[in-house]
Amino acid sequence: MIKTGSTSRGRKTRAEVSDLRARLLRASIELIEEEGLQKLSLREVARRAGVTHQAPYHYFPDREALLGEICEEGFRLLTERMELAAGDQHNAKLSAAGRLAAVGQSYVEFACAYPAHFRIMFRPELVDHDHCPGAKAEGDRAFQTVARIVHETVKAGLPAVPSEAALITLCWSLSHGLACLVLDGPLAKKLPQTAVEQQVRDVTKTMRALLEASVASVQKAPKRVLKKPTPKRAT
Amino acid sequence: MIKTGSTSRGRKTRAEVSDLRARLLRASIELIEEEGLQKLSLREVARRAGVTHQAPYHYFPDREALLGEICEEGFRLLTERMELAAGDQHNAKLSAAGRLAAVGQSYVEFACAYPAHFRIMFRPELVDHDHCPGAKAEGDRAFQTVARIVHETVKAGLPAVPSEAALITLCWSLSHGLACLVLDGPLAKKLPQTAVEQQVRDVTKTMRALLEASVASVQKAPKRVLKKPTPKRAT
DNA sequence: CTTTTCACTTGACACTGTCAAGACGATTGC
DNA sequence: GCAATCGTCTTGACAGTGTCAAGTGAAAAG
Repeated sequence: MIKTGSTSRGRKTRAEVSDLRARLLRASIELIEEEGLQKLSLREVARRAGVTHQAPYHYFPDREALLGEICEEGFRLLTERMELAAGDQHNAKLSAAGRLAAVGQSYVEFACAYPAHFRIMFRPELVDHDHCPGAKAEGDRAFQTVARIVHETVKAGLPAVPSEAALITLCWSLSHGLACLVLDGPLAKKLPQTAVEQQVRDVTKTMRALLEASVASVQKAPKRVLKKPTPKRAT
Repeated sequence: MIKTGSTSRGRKTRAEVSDLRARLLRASIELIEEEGLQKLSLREVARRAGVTHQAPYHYFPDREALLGEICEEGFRLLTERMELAAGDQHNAKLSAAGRLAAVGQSYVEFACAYPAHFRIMFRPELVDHDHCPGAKAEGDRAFQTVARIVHETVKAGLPAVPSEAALITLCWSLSHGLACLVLDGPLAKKLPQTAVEQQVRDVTKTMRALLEASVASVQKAPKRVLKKPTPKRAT
């Protein structure tokens, strides 16, 4: 494909100067944020970048590859943000449940901060992970980050869950669902921005309360495992 | 638009005989399920229904209206299913938390049973609720159903939540996120169907355990409300 | 200075949603 | 009974889309 480094000498190639590749990506994101996914088309992106309709094909084999790159970047940013929340000094003082809730909230905040990325990331009809190995790799890394954070949190004081795999899925689902509803669901439409943020905080707080109550109840009656003790991990 | 009733006498109109409208809807759903959202086009739908590309416009003003109808039907089916789960005799014997978990599971089961409907329902770029009053009405009804079920459940024995509105959003988010991940997310790809179902049951069970632990902890230490007592409902 | 390579451009094709107009049997008013 | 109307589609066209194939002109390499 296309070399992205500089030439043998320190000079920049023409492509690096015009920086069309990055401009195309930026134009795509802006287009989605301004006009919505429906209006996203390679030709409009090219138009916005000030080139002809075929220019994007020099950098991306097809439309899916371009979106795949955004998807990949999105997962990278998401992972970053979750790790930041998990390791945050401010959150370090919290209980295990509090830290988990903070990570969940960071997930939703990511969706709000990068709506175009988020809208593409979980849409297999736009970006099939089988066709975009980069996106798949970053997606897996994000998943493993969630898994690791949950695992550490469980070790640090959440012994009540019947299966850690289920708790991972539960945390991801809750965060993901809340992000979806906040971004494109009924919550986005009617409420003003501040009310939505308050709602997210309330949900986070509720979840945290539930987890903490679970911890407390186990401390009173230890060994209360619900059913079977995690038969198999779902990687 | 088009009258859908029968004629003044009991006879059927031509349209009712050919039943093209229903065939178009069915063809759309089949197309999504077989080929994915990307391949969905009015022309292909018309082709599948055995008519020319313009025939759908006799029944639907545009593509969005057709999808909006599917969306509306989806919300109706979802509401039905949740109410069934909430009122199920088998679930009636459960605790409040158990009933709530059963409703959540019914949400995910709906998504698996009607994947084409579900994929359309939460995609504003396909169906903008402002353009489809029917879809909006059924969507609101579904939301209110969730709210009512949560409310009843809280009254029946979940006093620990800091805000009922937050619990409603939490329940919806968890179910919705899980449905998304199961249908189109990382969970769908690698695991076989039975493992996915087991995972859903595990998550449901975990949530139920968390809620029940919360109930228990409150029963030991009543009046333990986290922060402020529900400032405003988000309708 | 010539040749190659890069970074695009031009042109075409099949496909899409949608507008305008037409066709044609069934129903209806008289 | 028969012309007029109506309902239910069809035909044709247009602008927009993603993508293939080929061309172009300036920079880089020799």
